[in-house]
Amino acid sequence: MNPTLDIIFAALADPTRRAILSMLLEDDMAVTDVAEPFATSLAAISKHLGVLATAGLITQEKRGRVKWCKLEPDALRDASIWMQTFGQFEAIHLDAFERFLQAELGSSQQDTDP
Amino acid sequence: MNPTLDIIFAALADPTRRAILSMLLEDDMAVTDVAEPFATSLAAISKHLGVLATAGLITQEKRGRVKWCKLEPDALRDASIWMQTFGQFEAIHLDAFERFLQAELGSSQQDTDP
DNA sequence: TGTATATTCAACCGAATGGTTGACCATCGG
DNA sequence: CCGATGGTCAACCATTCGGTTGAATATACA
Repeated sequence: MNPTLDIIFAALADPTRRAILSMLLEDDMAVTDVAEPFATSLAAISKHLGVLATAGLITQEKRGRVKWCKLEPDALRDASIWMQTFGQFEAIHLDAFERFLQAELGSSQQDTDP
Repeated sequence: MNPTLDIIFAALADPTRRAILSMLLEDDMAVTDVAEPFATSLAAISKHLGVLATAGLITQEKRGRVKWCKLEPDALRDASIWMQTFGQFEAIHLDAFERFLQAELGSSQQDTDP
């Protein structure tokens, strides 16, 4: 399924979660290792990872008793394209932009603004 | 680390606020006109506009009794740059989007009043 | 002047968020 | 088998969020 822009942006709004994404940029990591540099509890980091996974920004795969976390940058594509509308161009008609999203991102349902 | 990223992403996480930004892409608008297409109260929209202004995504200028809202796309630059570190998909999609725009602007003008 | 319009403020409400703690599975290495 | 390790779950707490309503303020206009 395709997470909505709501969920992606909300996931990115937390500095701990952005820090986690930065860490995962280096390499895949186990949950405990992700939590290690933070002052918060392991359970809190586990929740953060759940939020990131729900947003599609990471995937988690359990091997043995270790759950590996992997960055999934493709989930940022929707949000990034949405932002580019406002950063680079003057006046984009919304319906035209939505048609672009449909064409560019395929038939997956988007969080299209009314 | 960067407090404005928190605020910008949190501001973008709400669909009503993103819809407002889309509306402001067309033209500057008064608060009442921004609120008109929404089912929510004027006070709620006023709050949303406050959030967007705090995030730097819009500016508000009062002329007479009307407060005009203006899109400030520069505020998205930090967030956009941050997101660019997570993938190389930007250039591809921007390129596709620019080609799309050329096609769009070449055609007759659209009126996209929602 | 008086009244309508534009916008915010203040108080409140319910739901969500980020955090904690302790109990609870699951799995690894003796 | 055991105990240690990896990770989640459940309950709770404080704060924030998006929304409402009604009052308040400021400006325009007849």
